[in-house]
Amino acid sequence: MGTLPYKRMRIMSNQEKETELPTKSDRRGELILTAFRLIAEKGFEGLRVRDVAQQVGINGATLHYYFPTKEDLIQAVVEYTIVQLQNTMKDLDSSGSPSEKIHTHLTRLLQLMHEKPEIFVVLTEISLRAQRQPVMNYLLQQNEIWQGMLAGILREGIEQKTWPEDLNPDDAALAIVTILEGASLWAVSDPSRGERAVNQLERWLGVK
Amino acid sequence: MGTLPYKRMRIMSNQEKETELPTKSDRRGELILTAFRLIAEKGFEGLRVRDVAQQVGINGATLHYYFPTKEDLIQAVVEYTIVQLQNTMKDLDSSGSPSEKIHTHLTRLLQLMHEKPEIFVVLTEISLRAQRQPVMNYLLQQNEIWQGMLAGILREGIEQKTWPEDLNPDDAALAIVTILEGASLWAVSDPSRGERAVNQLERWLGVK
Amino acid sequence: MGTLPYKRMRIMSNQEKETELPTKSDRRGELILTAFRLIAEKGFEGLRVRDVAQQVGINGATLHYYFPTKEDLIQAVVEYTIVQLQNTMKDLDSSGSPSEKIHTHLTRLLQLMHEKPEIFVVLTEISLRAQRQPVMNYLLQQNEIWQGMLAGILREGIEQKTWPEDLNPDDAALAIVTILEGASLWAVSDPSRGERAVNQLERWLGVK
Amino acid sequence: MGTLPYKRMRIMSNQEKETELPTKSDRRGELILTAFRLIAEKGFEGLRVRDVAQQVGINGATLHYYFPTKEDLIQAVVEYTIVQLQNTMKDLDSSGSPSEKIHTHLTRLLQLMHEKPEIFVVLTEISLRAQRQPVMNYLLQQNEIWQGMLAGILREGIEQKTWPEDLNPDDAALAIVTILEGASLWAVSDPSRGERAVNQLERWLGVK
DNA sequence: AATGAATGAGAGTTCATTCAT
DNA sequence: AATGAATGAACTCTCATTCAT
Repeated sequence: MGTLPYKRMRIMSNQEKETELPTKSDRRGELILTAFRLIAEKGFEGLRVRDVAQQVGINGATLHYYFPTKEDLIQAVVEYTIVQLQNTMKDLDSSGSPSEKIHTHLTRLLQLMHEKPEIFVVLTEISLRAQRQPVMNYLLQQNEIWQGMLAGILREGIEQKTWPEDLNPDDAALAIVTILEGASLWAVSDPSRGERAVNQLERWLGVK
Repeated sequence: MGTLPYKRMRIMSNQEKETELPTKSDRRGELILTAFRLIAEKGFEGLRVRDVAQQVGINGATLHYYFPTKEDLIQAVVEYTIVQLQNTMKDLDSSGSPSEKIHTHLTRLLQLMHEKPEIFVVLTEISLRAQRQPVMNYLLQQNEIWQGMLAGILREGIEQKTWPEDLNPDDAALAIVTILEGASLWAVSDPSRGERAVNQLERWLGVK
Repeated sequence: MGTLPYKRMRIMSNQEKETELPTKSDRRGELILTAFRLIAEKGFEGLRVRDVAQQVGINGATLHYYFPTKEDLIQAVVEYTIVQLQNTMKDLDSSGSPSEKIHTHLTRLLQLMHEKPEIFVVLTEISLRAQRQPVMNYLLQQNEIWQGMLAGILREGIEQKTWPEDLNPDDAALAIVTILEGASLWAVSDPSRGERAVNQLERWLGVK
Repeated sequence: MGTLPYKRMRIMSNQEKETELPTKSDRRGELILTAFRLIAEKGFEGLRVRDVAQQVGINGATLHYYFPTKEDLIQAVVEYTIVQLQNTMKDLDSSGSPSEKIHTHLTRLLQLMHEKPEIFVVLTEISLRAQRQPVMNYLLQQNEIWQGMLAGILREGIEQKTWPEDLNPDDAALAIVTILEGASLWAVSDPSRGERAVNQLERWLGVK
C-alpha cells in the first residue's frame, strides 16, 4: 500500500470546522499562532519572545501586554495545541462499530498530521517538557483520557467479538497511543512515516 | 500480561560490557556524561555549560579547553548516546531464528530502557533537534540503518513462513521503530509504559 | 513620664478643620492622596504611577489626564504634604506666652504624628530628594520660615526672661527643627519615639 | 558660638586609622564605594547598576560577577556604611568621665559629618528603607545598641551627680540619637546645620 | 473623561566565550 | 590543565508616556 499521495477517505478537515481559538484579527491569537509556529520550527530551546513580537509586527513590550510572561504565552500555546487534538477525539464518541470508530479516528489524525504537522512536533516538545515542569500536567491528563477512550472502544469490540478475547484493551490502547507519539516526532520532516506506521497498526488491529 | 516486575530473560547488561567512551578518570568523559544527564533532566532548553562544569567540579572556562564550544559538547553527547544504542543492534546480527532475533533485540532495548532510561529521553531530544540542525544527520543515518536491519530480518522471516506473505516488512519495521520512539518519550517518568507497548507489539508480531 | 497613652492636651485635630486640598469627590485629590500613601509605604523608590491609578480604580492612561507626568503628580504630593504641616504653624502666631506657643505647637505636631504619621515619613523622603532636585526648593523655603518663626518666639522669650540670655535663639530653633526631622524618620514604624524625644526637648526648654 | 570653621578639638580622624573595607586596588571595594557615592548622590531611587559599573570602568556583566544581584550590592553598601559609624562608638567605651565620653563621641561624629557627609545621607536612605525591607534589620539593631550605650553613660553620670536625678537617661539618649538622625538629613548640603544643632544639644547636656 | 493598545528606552540579569596568568 | 576576571550580545521584563477612539 505504501505512502499514499494522501487521500484515504474524505473526512471534513479540522481546519474547515474549527472556530475555536485565534481569529486572525485579534492580536492574542496571532501571538499564539506565531509562538506555536516558532516552537515547531526551533523548539522551546529556540523560542524568543522578541521573535514572536517581531513576526506579528508589534513591539516586544506590547507582547507583554497580552502575556505578562513568556511562560504565560507558552501555556496558551499548550492549550491551543491540545484543543486542536481534542477535535479528533470527538470521533470516538460518534456512532458506528468499534472498528469504524478507531479507523475514523486514526484517519482524522493522519489527515491532521498532513495538514498541520506542526501540531504533532509541538506536542512532542510539550510532552518532554511536561515531565519536567509540573505546570503542564494538563497535557498528561488529556493523554490519559484519550488512552482511556481508546481502551473503552477496544473493550466494546472484544465483547462484540470484533477482537479476540485475549487482546488486552489497555495494552492495545497504549500501543496505539505510543505509535502515534512516535510518529509525531517526524510529522514535519516526513509525514508519510506516520502514515505508514499507522497503516501497519491498522492491519494488526484489522480495522482496515 | 501487564507490567512485569522486570526480568524477562537475562541478557548481559549493557553496563557490564561496555568499555567504550568515558573512563571515569578522564575529564572529557565526565563532562560528556554530566552533559548527558543534564539534557535528560532539563532538555536542551535547560542545558548550561556552566552547570556541566560545576557538577564535574571544574571552572567554566576549563570546560572550553576540552570542548571549544557548547555545540562541540553536544555533538559528543549525541555520539555517546548513539553508541549506547548501537550495542543493542548487535543482536540483530546474531544467530537464531528471525523471530528470536527480534525478540532478543526488543528485550535488550527494554532492559536498557529500565537501566538507563535517560538514553531514550535524550534520544528524543536529539531527534527533534536533528530535524532542525543538519549537523546531526548522523543520527538520521543510524536510524535508517536500524530500520533496514529490522526489515531484513522480517523479510527473512517471511521467506521462512514465520510471518505471512502479505506483511510488508518495511512498514512493519517502521512500526517497530515508531513504537520505540514513542516509548522513548516516557522512558524516565514511566518506563513501564514502553514495556507494555512493546509487549503488545510482540504479540502482534507473534515473537513471544 | 515616658510614653503617654496619647492625649496631652486637647487641641482640635487637623483633620477636623482642614478643608484645603482633596475633596473626596474629585479624582485629582484621590490621586494625590493615593500617591502620598504609596510614597509613605514604599518610598519614591517604589512609587509606580500604574499602582496609583489602579488603587484609585482608573486606567493608567487616565492618570496622565490629571497629571501630565509623574513628576507633576509628585509635585502635588509635595504641596499637599507641606500644607498639612503649615496648619501646625498657625499656633506660633496665636496669643499666649512664648513658652505656651512653643508647647502648643509641639503638641499639635505630636498629635499629627500620631494621627497621620505618613506625613512625616513622606516629609523625610521629600527632604532627601529636595537636596538633589532643585525643583523642590519650595520645601526648603518653608523649612526656613518655620525655623525663623521658632527663633522669633525664642528671642521674644529671652527678652521676657523666660529663657536665659545666653540661649542662642537660632541654634535652639535649629535644634527643635532637627529633633523633629529625626523623629519624622520613625513616625510610621514607632511614633512614640518622636513623642519621647520631643518630651525631653521640652524639658530642656522648660516649656512643660 | 555659631558655625565653626570646623576644628573643635583634634581627634584622630576615622579615615586615618580605618583599615577595614575597601582597598582601592580591589574591584569589590571599588564597586561598594562607587555604589555608596551614587546612593548619596541620587538616592536608592536613582541607583543604576550600570552606572556603578561604568564609573568603575568595567562591563555591566562584570559587576554581577562580584554581586549576583543589585540587592547584594546594596547590602554590601549597608554594611560598609554601618562599619564607618561603628568606629565612632568606640569612644563610648573609652576612659574618662561620662561627660567627656559623650563630648568626645559627639565631636567625632561631627568630624565624620564634615569629612564624609555622604555616610549620614546614605544612613538616612537606609533607615527609611529598613522600615520596609526587613532584610535590613541589622541596622535597627545597631541603632538600639548605640542608644543603649548612650543611656548607660548617662545613667552613670546621674549616679556621679553629673546630671540631675530627674533626667531620664533613656529619653535623653533617644533625644541625642534623634537629633543626630535629623542632622544626617542635611549632612551633604549643609553640614554646619548638624554642628549647630549638636552644639545646642551639648549645652543642654552641659557637656561642653 | 476615559480607555485599550502600543511603544521606546532602559532595567537587571544570563550566558557562552575569551584571555592573561 | 586550569582559573579568575572580564566581556558582548542577548534575554525577559518594566514603566512612563502616547495616541486613536
